Amino acid sequence: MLSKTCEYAIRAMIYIAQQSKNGSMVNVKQISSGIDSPELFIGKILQGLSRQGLLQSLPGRYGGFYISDAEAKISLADIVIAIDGDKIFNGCGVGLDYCSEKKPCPIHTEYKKARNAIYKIYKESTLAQFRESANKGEIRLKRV
Amino acid sequence: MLSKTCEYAIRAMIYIAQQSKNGSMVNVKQISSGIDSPELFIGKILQGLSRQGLLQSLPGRYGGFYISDAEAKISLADIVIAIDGDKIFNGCGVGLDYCSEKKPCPIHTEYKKARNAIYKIYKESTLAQFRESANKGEIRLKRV
DNA sequence: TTTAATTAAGATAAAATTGTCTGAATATAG
DNA sequence: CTATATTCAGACAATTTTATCTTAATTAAA
Repeated sequence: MLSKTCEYAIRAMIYIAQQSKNGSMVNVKQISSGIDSPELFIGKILQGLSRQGLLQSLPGRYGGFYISDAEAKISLADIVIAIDGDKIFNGCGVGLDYCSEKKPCPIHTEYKKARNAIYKIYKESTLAQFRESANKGEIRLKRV
Repeated sequence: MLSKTCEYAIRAMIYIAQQSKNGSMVNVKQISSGIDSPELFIGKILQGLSRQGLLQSLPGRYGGFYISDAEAKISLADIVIAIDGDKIFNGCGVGLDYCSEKKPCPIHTEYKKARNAIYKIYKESTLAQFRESANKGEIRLKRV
């Protein structure tokens, strides 16, 4: 399960990807209202992602955040790893940190398959997909 | 991802299931050393599970915990739900609490499939399986 | 019945996560 | 150049999770 921080991050990134399609800025106020989440906290999260190069930011009046076509190649998995690390995609199903092929936990083999499927889903979902106008009506990032 | 509490719980339950095969008691000291985890915390966790009827306990000298053949039918999924609730098996992949068939999040459909696979793995792993002597050598509940 | 070792329960403490505040730096319009 | 609105950064605060402490109740052996 993703951390709350990570869930916010994913939703914010999707929102920004949609709103900044033509290079226009989106500010924290818009984002936090667009995904219904705490403004200052979202700000902090995006600062971190920006430092890691997952999106662009511009300080100053009329500044904000945006996602370029290059960054639209970023997948949800990239965001998850940037925030929560890769434990969710590689970790053991019962929390044994040394669990491996050589020293498998009781559910190792089956769990690994399922975990890989989860990874695939996040990995194959890119921000670019969310820019497609075809999707727009279907995507809900907050309660309506 | 499971909470740390839940991971401890699963490992403790597996350990107890193995050790109390013939109805003998296992105490908290043995369990905590058997799965390499904090003794007092494991005690607390097992108290809760015992209240919920997932295992038996006996206070007093020579007391401890044990798992009967009836309780050996319990699955890892039951333990997860008892500790962390069912959010991990039913929750949305990007944390939208209203996400549903009617109002799906962007990765709803695929994520649901993978999530169900995870559930199946936990659901089909019963404590009884861990009592089988055939498994014994293969199962590692702590670093060796 | 006494004693010792255990679980039970509630309070407390520590650590991690989530969220907010404040002031500085920055950028743009006028 | 000035005024204004924004991100940036670090400190701070609140909440949740994880872990411990203390005392009581319980059990069985001797």
